[in-house]
Amino acid sequence: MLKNPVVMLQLVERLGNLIRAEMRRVVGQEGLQPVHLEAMLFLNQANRFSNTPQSLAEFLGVTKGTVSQSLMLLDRRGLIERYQDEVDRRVVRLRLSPLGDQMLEAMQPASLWQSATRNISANRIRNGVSALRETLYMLQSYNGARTFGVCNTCIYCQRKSQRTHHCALFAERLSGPETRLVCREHVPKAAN
Amino acid sequence: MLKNPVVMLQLVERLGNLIRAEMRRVVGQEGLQPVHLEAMLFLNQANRFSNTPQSLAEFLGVTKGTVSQSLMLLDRRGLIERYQDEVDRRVVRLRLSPLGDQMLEAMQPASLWQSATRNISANRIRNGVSALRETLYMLQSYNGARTFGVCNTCIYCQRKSQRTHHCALFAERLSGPETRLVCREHVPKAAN
DNA sequence: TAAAATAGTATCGAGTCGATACTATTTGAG
DNA sequence: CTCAAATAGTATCGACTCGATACTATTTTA
Repeated sequence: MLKNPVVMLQLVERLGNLIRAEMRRVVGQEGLQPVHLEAMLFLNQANRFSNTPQSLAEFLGVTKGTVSQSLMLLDRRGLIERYQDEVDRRVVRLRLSPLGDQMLEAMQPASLWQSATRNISANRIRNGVSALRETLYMLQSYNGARTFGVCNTCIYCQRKSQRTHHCALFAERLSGPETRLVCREHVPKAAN
Repeated sequence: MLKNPVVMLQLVERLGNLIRAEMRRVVGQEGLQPVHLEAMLFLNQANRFSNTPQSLAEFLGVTKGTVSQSLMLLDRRGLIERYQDEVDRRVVRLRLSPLGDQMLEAMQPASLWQSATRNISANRIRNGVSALRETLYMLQSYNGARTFGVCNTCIYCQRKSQRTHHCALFAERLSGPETRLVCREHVPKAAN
């Protein structure tokens, strides 16, 4: 009688494949691959501790060699910018270029999703979201993968005042906008 | 305040990518790619109207040329069998070979998923499943894609007696086991 | 201070994927 | 009834992913 989790797996898999196929269609017109859009979405969301090739590789679940090539392509197309870290001169920092920003903006397929979920009760969606989120965290912690969440769900995040936060891991102050970016070192608070 | 559908999109996307990465790890040990496992899973579930290259291409969301090459690889490895259709001699029929069956059996990653969802309430999962299923059907019908569902959710399926069913589209009798396979011509009944 | 660890790049080979061109059948319009 | 159009599939090309391996350049640590 534990069939539902498996059904959920199949649904997520199928939906994921459809999204990927749709993505391929959309980005293909720009001569890109799905993974390039994934990378740009990540760079758009990554905080200043997480905008490196290594971090991206972990997020995508590929090796650093593979990510290096994809970054080369994105660089060639002028969609990202790379610059060296001032402190640790081994690490390269990444950010979207203005052109990359612009292209990402044009590619957001969220409206299709909106219409696909229009007739589903808000409550059901809310439940779906919690189930998926919990599963995601479980699955990630299970096989030692990073969770890449935002600050307000992280155990290291401390609120100092109305507008300032503090990261206990990096021992640095965080601005409000920064707390809404995803972080490589994110550790989720226990669910309740 | 319609943020939840987009959050759901992001979660499905992320989960899908993780599943894909995990899949790559597992099938990579056999020298295969994720798409090969997807294909084998499909062939394992496809009914006799749907076990063709064209049908598989539609399921995977790739062109027939692409699928043709993946099938060649699966054939080379002895994981599938191809045979010509008796009636229409243009079409090729596909099935898993005994070796393919065996490999598929060994690769099912459902147990990981089971443990990842162990602590989530059955009710929440049930709601998640319905939300995902509805979204899937919507999304598919929206962009004209096939739904690839099973008979008992299809408008063409008529129950004749306790054990026999009838497909109004193909005008053929269906055995009980057959009604649990996925079909290329599936049209979902309206949800309620 | 020298060895180990870490971040990244370069290169190779197998495979995906779309595009295009092709063959072989079946369908259909006149 | 025939010939053109449609359909199912294969072949080939080029750009790209992806893992593996080997490499360089820094930083850490013993």
